[in-house]
Amino acid sequence: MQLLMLKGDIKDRIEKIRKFYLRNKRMPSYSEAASLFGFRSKNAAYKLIGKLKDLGLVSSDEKGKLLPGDLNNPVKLLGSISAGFPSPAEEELQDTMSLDEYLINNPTSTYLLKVEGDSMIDAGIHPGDLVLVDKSVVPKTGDIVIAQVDDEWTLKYFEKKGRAVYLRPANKKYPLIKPKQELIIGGVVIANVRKYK
Amino acid sequence: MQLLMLKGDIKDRIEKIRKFYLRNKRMPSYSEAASLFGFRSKNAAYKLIGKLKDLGLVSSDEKGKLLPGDLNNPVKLLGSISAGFPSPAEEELQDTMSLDEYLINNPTSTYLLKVEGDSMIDAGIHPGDLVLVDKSVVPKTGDIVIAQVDDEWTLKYFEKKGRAVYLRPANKKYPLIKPKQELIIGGVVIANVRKYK
DNA sequence: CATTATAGTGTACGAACGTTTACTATGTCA
DNA sequence: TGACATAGTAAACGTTCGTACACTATAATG
Repeated sequence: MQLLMLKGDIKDRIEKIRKFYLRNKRMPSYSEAASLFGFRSKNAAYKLIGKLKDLGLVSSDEKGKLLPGDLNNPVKLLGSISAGFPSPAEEELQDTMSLDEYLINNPTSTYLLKVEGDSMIDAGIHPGDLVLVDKSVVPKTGDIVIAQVDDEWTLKYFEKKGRAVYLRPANKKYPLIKPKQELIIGGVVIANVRKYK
Repeated sequence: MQLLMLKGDIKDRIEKIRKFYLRNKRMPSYSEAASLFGFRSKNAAYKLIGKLKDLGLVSSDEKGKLLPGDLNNPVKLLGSISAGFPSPAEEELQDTMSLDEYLINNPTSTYLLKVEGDSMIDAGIHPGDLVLVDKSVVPKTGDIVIAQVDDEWTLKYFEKKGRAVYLRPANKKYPLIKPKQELIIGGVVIANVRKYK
């Protein structure tokens, strides 16, 4: 009974740290954490956070400064759908991750583009979707690339047969493109993102 | 000529700050920035960063601590595809954003699920995709929900006609589901994410 | 009951913090 | 040439930092 109360307290404290991080885009110092928790003494916060460290809930760097760990990773990971959907109650021991970190390998060469047109709809890329394009990736057969065709940029499957290169739309309505001369590739699509709400 | 050199310098410095942030998950102090830039004096960093602030490239909070601004938003935004694809050269004045912030409205009630099965393939949700599910959203007709059918969780379109509720797959292979008794909805799909590489 | 843990207060310490001021080179420009 | 801006060094300020130690009050335990 008291153990549950304790856990609730801890969750509360962590939630406060999380909100501080959301507000200030950095982790609190110990004195800031103290006033966050309503303590008079920053040492109270120091000891409390020491306990959270033991539990693996927060961590700090070599300078003692608190690190935003899984705490602040925005999404909680569940298993796959058919594996059973955990109930809302059991919110402990969940893995978390950041979509940014998951999707993007090369931040400096990756761009976000809004898709217009339905030439890739059979590949599950719809108009209005956002595609992540990495300019530093060399396209291979089967990759989806953004290429310049007739002074327009479009999404196509990239296909290489010997020396010849083709661009194949993922929509039967459109023809295979055999570039006559120049073929400018803007980058390789490394991810597709669709927002519903 | 010198102006361009200067700009290159500035880009270099910002890149170093960005990498520090990536490594340490926090912004550097001024003395840390100084050694980052190769300065002996932390005041050199202070004045440099002061200039970056004037240019709107970095900012600090009321305690003087540096904030991770657009600097560290992972993705650069380009326009839509047909609007023309900016050349790699003109990398200035680009808007940036974080996918996490863009996609997730309610961090505490949003989960990530891996899709298995092809029941939503006509909606562009493929096996292996990740869907973001918000448990706090009340489903409306047309929404994609994750629902429990016959002790299994699946993705379906949610449809409400009067008092009746149906679950419609986005794949002609599967039938419309008319729940007999219980209908457990796990949440509403607010986004779909597919990673290619 | 005495004992031991727990949770928080208060104070202290050296180091690091953000910021200011003074100073030195090195160009630039009229 | 002389005046002036630029880029960096150096030292100093009051404040806050992370950390440590001593202490108190309350609750749990044998």
